[in-house]
Amino acid sequence: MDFRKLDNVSVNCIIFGLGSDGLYVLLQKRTLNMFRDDFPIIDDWIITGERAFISKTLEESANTIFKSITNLSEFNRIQFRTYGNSSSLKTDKDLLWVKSHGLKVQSMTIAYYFVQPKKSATLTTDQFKWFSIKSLPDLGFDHYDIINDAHEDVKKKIMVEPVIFDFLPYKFTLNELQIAFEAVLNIELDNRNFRKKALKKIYIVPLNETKKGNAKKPSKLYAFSRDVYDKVTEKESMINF
Amino acid sequence: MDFRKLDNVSVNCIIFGLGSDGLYVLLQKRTLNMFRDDFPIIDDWIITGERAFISKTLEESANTIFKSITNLSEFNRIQFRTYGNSSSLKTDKDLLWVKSHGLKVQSMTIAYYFVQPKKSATLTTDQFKWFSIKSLPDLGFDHYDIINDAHEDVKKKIMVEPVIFDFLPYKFTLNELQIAFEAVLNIELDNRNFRKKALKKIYIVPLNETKKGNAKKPSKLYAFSRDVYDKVTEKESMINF
DNA sequence: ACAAAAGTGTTGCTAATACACCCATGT
DNA sequence: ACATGGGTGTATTAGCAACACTTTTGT
Repeated sequence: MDFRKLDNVSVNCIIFGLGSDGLYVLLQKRTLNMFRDDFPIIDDWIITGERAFISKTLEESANTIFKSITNLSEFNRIQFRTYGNSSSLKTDKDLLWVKSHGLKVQSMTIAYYFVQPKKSATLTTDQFKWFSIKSLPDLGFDHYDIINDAHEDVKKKIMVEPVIFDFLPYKFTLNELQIAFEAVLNIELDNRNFRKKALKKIYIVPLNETKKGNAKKPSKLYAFSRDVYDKVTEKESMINF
Repeated sequence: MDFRKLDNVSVNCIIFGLGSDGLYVLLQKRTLNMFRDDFPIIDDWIITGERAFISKTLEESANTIFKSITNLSEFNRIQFRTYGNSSSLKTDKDLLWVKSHGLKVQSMTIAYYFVQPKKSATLTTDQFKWFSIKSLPDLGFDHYDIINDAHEDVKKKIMVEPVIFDFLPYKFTLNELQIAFEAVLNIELDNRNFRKKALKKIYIVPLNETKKGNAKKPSKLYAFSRDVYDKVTEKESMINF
């Protein structure tokens, strides 16, 4: 196998995680110490990226990055955009970083996002940290914009594809599903109406199981059936233009 | 300006055009004569592509390709996917082509599509030709799949963004709008219900003008107002999961 | 006057919204 | 027994689907 990398193409992964209190992004610490160890010149956060491997597909490169960070081997991966050339290196900090890492200034990045419940990822180093999408830290490069683009993309996809279920564990309650929509779309929904709607979807199948242990009334669990979903071909008919 | 090109990155443009009789794609003839001029070894069609310029953004590269073919300088450009490495060179023909053009075998392509009324493009050479999406010719590389991906993408975008209007001239009739939906989505719509729905959209503004000359009853013209559209923020509220 | 496309209304049904209380459990 | 989140029903309104005929023009 060829482990060389392309020097002008990188793959970036935005890792979204849904917690019970909202939507999170997993970021990587970026530090550069030049003169003294305790006085970093650069000290901020970035989305995780890597140069693409010559002999891997882009998807494989993205999966590799994702897996090395989260220890997960299920990939809810969506490629949403490719950013080209120039325009992303605007600050001295970013230039310094790029040069100190032997990277080319001119480069291109294929951006993916991954979607899952926040708690299913296992972080092993404190180099990575979850941040609420509502209070992002100081970010390198144009990564703030990229995260924003990814968020906008997932909002649109949710309207049209069953991405929401990737944010949830295999078994989930209807309230968890509602909260997922509310967190990702940043809206509020009426609980009664939401349930009525959800219960009509035949691909949200009720399980003979409840979720206990919240010190409350136990709640019914449901699972998403992709098979059933795929068979429900209608969908198309409605034009919202 | 730096006119060098990246040898491992290309930009591909799928050019969609809407005719009165359906959706078309503009393709480029690919021929390679090896031994005799009248017996080409390769003789098929491809979507138009080019290696990306080092000093241009990807969007500029795409625009350049588009303009050189269609003579249009309005760009309804949508980047929909990036295809990476391997997997696209499966046939001897494609390998032969790549080698005879001094290209690298390992490469990556950023794919865009452009959307407009078919008749607004002016073709100057017979190297380019429109093909109905329903009867595509023999295509090189994996371009059949790429066209398909683009078509699927535009179908989804149409549901959620006002892309349909890019297929039409500035002034259009409601029946043209209906036919546009029918052609792109490959569905049939009820004329009365469609009009009722369209007339409710305040961003479809009636003009004090009619379209004559079909030897029929003249029809009222409308225009799409992007300003008004952008101000109508609701949209979000409806979840179709 | 006729051909050809433009344009128009009503009804039944389904889905969306708005809204407030009881239920089952753990402590 | 009480606190907590889970779960339910109804009335009103809005939008979708199905359906066939009249209007305006050019020739």
